[in-house]
Amino acid sequence: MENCIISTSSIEFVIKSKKPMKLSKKTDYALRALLHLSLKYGKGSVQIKEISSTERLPNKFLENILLSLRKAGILQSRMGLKGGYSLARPPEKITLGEVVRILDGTIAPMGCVSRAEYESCPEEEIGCAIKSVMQDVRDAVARVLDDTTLADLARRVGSLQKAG
Amino acid sequence: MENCIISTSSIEFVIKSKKPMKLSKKTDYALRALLHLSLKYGKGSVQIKEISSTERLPNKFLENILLSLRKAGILQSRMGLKGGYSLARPPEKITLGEVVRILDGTIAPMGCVSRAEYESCPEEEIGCAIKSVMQDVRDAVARVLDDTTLADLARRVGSLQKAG
DNA sequence: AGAAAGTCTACTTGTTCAGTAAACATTTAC
DNA sequence: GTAAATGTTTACTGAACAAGTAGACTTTCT
Repeated sequence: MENCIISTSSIEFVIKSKKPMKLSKKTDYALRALLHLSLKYGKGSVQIKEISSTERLPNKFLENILLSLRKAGILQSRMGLKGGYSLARPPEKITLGEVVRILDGTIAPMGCVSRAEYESCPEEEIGCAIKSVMQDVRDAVARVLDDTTLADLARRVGSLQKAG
Repeated sequence: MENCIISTSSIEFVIKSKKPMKLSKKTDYALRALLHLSLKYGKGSVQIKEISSTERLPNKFLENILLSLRKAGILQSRMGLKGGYSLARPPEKITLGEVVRILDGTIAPMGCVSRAEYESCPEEEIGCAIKSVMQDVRDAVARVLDDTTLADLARRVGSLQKAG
């Protein structure tokens, strides 16, 4: 149960350290839902039920996921009758890296390699050598995920539909 | 509990599908032990106890790990008095990618993206778009890990020692 | 007021990770 | 040949986590 403190500009957060990189069902579902919302961006809010039924995602689980995304500022919601969710920003401004980090905690393959997490690095050479390779891995993954936006993803869906 | 069938040349294996990419303690310890053995390559076999005590790794756990590596053909062992483990190949011929795949099962961030595992890809566009991005991630990771050998790692240890 | 939507807290169930224990098999030194 | 040292195998455990469910609560539109 390690925690860590990260500081961004002048604010400090304490976040719970989670498992290293792995694309969970959670993130998978999140991306599907976000893609759904991307295709309807600018056309008002969409209800959870609509998303879960057309994308075939477990409704209650999706509720949790969308809630996390809203708290993180990626979605906005309206309660009550005719409520629902919508993207808080245009799809070009939301990267997959951001989504993964919100739901899976970090992108790094080892705790001590993460940009976001603090972890004391033991001062021995073997560990540091391994760590430096894992840093290379982390950077490679981050480069892909941080360069891909929801809009890019939506474009890929479009071209697949044409091809099919 | 998904299983999968892979075929290599003419033999078929059924292997248990494991979790997607993540550098486990197992792999971490494995790399430390292999690095230890790399530094002694060509000088006979090394006992588990020596490795676990000098690298501070849990002895029994390390036994499991070395056993897996031996079965996979990375290590060779000699039983009995004065027995022990040694690399089955020179350090330049062992990549980190190989080690990770042996111990963590696969490198891919999603099952259906893995080269080694078969997983039915649902024929819907959203899933395929996500999949194609994850393929990019997998390739980026594989490029780093498959290009780094134990010898490279040993070299990094050496330069760190000089610097320190 | 009441129905329809999101919000919150808590729980369950199964799996994996990390590590341990103990019995068993093999080889070598003597 | 036997004992000691070593590797091999199976089984087990506790903690953490993932995935998903349940139910009460709050807000908003009509």
